[in-house]
Amino acid sequence: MTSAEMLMEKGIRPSLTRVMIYEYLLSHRTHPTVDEIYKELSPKAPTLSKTTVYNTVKLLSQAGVIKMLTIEEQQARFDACTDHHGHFLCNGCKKVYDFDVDVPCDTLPQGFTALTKEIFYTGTCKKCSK
Amino acid sequence: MTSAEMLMEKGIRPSLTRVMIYEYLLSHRTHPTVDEIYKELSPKAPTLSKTTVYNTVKLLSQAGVIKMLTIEEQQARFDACTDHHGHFLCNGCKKVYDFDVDVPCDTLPQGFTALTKEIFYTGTCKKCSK
DNA sequence: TAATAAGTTTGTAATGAATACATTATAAAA
DNA sequence: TTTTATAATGTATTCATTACAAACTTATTA
Repeated sequence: MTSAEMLMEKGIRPSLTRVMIYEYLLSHRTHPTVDEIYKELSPKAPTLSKTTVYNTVKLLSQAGVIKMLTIEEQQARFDACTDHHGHFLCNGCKKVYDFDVDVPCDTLPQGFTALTKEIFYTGTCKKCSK
Repeated sequence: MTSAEMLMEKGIRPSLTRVMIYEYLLSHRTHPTVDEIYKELSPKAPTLSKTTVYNTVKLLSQAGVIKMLTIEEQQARFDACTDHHGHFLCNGCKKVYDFDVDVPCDTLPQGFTALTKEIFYTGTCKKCSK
């Protein structure tokens, strides 16, 4: 399935801009910020506005096509992989790594229903601990 | 042990301001923001500055006396309970609840060492789902 | 005690992520 | 075409956070 079709499935009209941003996130699993997305795509799309990037990632997040990450930072990051996995922020190089986690058994109190689940670690990655 | 002694144990000089902020967090498990802490304590301490609140929560967080939470929001929240437990943000009432979790087995790749671990859920709480 | 140093607190100004909003552009429908 | 809806853009604003310097307090030394 093309990325345009994936957007349509979620009721999002696959405009050029939206597909471009979505495909960037699909092909760059670096958990980029809005600013990084904007800077990377600007050369290809000189008229792109940062506001458009904000609008688009908000739209895609709300549709569940991408995932928003908030890890001990002021800047949100985005991830096209919506599977359940953990994120590890290295305090040294500031990179965000993915890692698998045993999803903890749901021990939410009666009557609580979870929509999103996030597992965030911070620490030191392999490279930086040398 | 008094809260002042707890601060001293961590090498923090227990000034009036610091003890006041720490005790506020100990007695109010509502995960308040800097702004909320400031507004609550201002009447008692009219000369208190918001900068001081920022400085103090940073100091206490770095010493591990309190914990900083970042859940899908731009504003950081603070918690005097540093035990391992999960946080649940209700999309309805915007309150943050604590809940117990089975700490997931550490499946971090070789060479990675975790300093902090966070488990954040969002969804609907009991009251709001009625 | 006074003088000095070290640590705390404060307020203002600056930074920068995110949003509001109005305008322009593009696409779909009549 | 004309009209209508949807997308994209840019500017201005909001607001959490930080930088920084000045004022204040506490501890130390002479």
